[in-house]
Formats: sequence, C-alpha cells, structure tokens
Amino acid sequence: MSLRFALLAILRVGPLSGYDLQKQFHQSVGHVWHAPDSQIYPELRKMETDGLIEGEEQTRGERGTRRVYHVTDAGERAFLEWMESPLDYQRVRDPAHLRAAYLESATPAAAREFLERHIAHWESELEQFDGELTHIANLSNPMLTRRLAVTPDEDRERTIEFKRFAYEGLAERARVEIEWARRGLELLDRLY
Amino acid sequence: MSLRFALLAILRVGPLSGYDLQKQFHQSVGHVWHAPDSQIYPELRKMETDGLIEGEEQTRGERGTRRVYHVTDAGERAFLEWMESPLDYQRVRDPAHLRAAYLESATPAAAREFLERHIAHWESELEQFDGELTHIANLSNPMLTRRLAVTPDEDRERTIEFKRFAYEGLAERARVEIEWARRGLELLDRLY
DNA sequence: CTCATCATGTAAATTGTTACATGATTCA
DNA sequence: TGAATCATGTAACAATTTACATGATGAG
Repeated sequence: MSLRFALLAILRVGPLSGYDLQKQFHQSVGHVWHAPDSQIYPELRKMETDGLIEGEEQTRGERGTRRVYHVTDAGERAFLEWMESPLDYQRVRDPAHLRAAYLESATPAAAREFLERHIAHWESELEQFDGELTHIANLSNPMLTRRLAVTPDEDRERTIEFKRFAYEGLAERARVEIEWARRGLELLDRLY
Repeated sequence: MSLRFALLAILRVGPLSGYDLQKQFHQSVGHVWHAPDSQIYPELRKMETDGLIEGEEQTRGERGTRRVYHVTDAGERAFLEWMESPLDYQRVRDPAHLRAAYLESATPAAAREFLERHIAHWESELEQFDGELTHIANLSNPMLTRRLAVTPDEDRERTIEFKRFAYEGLAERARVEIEWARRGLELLDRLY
C-alpha cells in the first residue's frame, strides 16, 4: 500500500513519464521502498483510475509515445492524509536473524559464509546510504534539488534535514547489522 | 519461503500438533518471522504433501481430533540444506524511513506523533527481546530447554550462544530505532 | 452450563516476484 | 548499423493479509 505513496512522493515534485519516474524511483525512494518496473507501471495505471494522478500521452519521435503523469488535487490530498495517518507496522519477517538463531545446525563454514555475506550485503547498503548523505549535504541529489526548487523558503531547511535524518537512520541500521555480524564471526572463532 | 523453515526449526525439536506448534511459534520463532494461524495450518498441509513432515491424526475426547506432526528425514535434510545455502536478501521496504524522508510534508503534530509511535513500537519490541534474552540466560525458555534436552553435550553451548546472539542483534536494532526516533524528536524541536 | 482455550481451517483480496516480451530512438 | 537506453508492459506464480467460520473439550 505504501508503493503508491512512494510514487506520489516523487511525482509531487513535478510531472514525469513512467520511465523517468521509475529511474528517479530507483535512485531515491527506491532505497527505502523497492519495487520492480513490472510493479510500477501497473500501479501508475491503477493510481490513474483511482484519480490520484493523470497521464498525458506524448509523442516521441516518429511513432514513439510516452505517458507523462502529474499528481491531481485528490492525489495531493491523499498523500498529505497518509502523512497525517498513523503508520501501520508490518510484523517482523527477518530471514537473517531467523537463521542466526539456529546457526548451531549449520556447518562452521556455512555459518561463517552466512555472516560474511551479511557484512558484505550491509556494507554495500551502507555505501549507498553514505553516498546519498553526501549528495544531500552537497545539495547534489537531483530529486532533492528539484524538490527544493518548488519549496517555499521557510520549508527548505526542513526538507533537507528530514531527508538527512531518514538516511542517517538507514546508515546507522546498516552499521549495526555489520557490527552484529562481526561479533558473530568472533563468536564462531570462540565456539569452534 | 522461510516460513516452512521457521516451522521446521520448531518441529525438529519434537512432534507437535498444529495448534501447539502455532503457540510455540508465536512465542519463539514468531519474533523473527511472523505468520498468522491462517497461514500456518495450510503451510503444514503443504509441507506434508511435499514430504517434509508427516501428520498423525489423534483422537481427543469423544469426537475431537488433532493432527500431530513430526519431521521426516527429507524434512531434516531440507532444513540442513537451507542452513547451508546462501540467504537471499529481500529488498528494503521500510514504511517508517519512507515517511521520515518526507516529514516536512506532515504537520508538526503528526510528525511528532509518528516519532512517538515509532519509539513506543520499538520499545515494546525491545521489551520482548530483552525478555527472551533473560529466558535464554536462565534457561527458562521452554523451546530452548526442550531443544537442549535432545542436543548432544558438545553442541549445547553453541545452541545457547547462537540464540543469544540472534536476540542481541534484534534488541540492538530496536535500541537503534528508538535512539533514531528520539533524535527525530529533537530535530522537530529545533525546526519548529 | 458457560467460558476459556483447544483445534483447524476457508475464501478473497492484495502484494510482490520472476520471467518474459516488444518495439522505438538516439548516438557513436 | 549496432548498441545503449528509452518506453511500457503481460503472465504466472508465490506469499501475505484480513476476515470469517465452526465446533469440541475441560475446568469451575
């Protein structure tokens, strides 16, 4: 259900074609809400039938077309309402901690590999988050600058600070996962 | 896909009826892999047709029945294979950080409430994890003691330590979420 | 005899994943 | 002219959520 709000968050900055949206998506909100193209295009169509966005068919070259979407008033309202509404927390479903709890059933080699992969996974996430934080600090994030361009002066600091806040939370989470898995490796050394 | 391995993890300790399993589940693995009863019962049936477990119909009182499941050799192998296999990380889908990134679009009151709820949510999770850690330390967790009863001596320490390790990771994650949201509240104070 | 808890689901809808499919345009 | 990238999906399946449904047993 959050997918549409993730999409609205991007579209609210300005009209975009499905393709451009999808690209912006993967570089920005996609960090907190992944969705493949095959989910984005149909969702845009559904949002259109629900009246949250409107699409305009544009020609491109001789025969090509693309559909450029913009947020309607109803879409804007829906987004703001979502921002005011209590967030529903979905229940935990954490394969890594599930496996960690039963690591005595794995061979030491598999246990070690699991932890090393965990570290690698979160290091790569951390790299992305830190990259985003740099872009935010430099105002070199394209979505953020586009957003700031349409933001009243008194909201600019807030816009930047909340984005930084969100990514700092993600980066810290990544660091904690890495430290945890490192402790796991030490534990392995002790136990075998 | 991890659900069946979460269920296997419990059943491997010893035979259980669907109902007992479901109860044990919510008190143990359920902390890392939530599933409602309406998913557990059908999944058990599917696991049975896949040959991972076998169920025996037992009478209960006059007319009542219950189905007691145990893990087959194939189920045991499947679990161990899963433990050896690389874990596939599903992509992030994090509504809280998604919302945090756009908090400038919420009213200050809603932003504050969002963060306070976030703290409350993770404090309650933390309480559960800390409770589990106490049970692990005291060996007063029923699933763990049942498991230890069927565990060879040389594996007992590992069994305990990995369980502790898993729950410490969860607890730390909860603490990080709480600290993050607290910083968010301070940020709100600064910005408005 | 009534209430908690034992016991087991079905049905419908939504969401998400994976794999495949197709054609246009632009730039080197 | 061939590769990159623009552009938009469909189809099939798997997983998850939500809501509903039903009856038995045991303890007080």
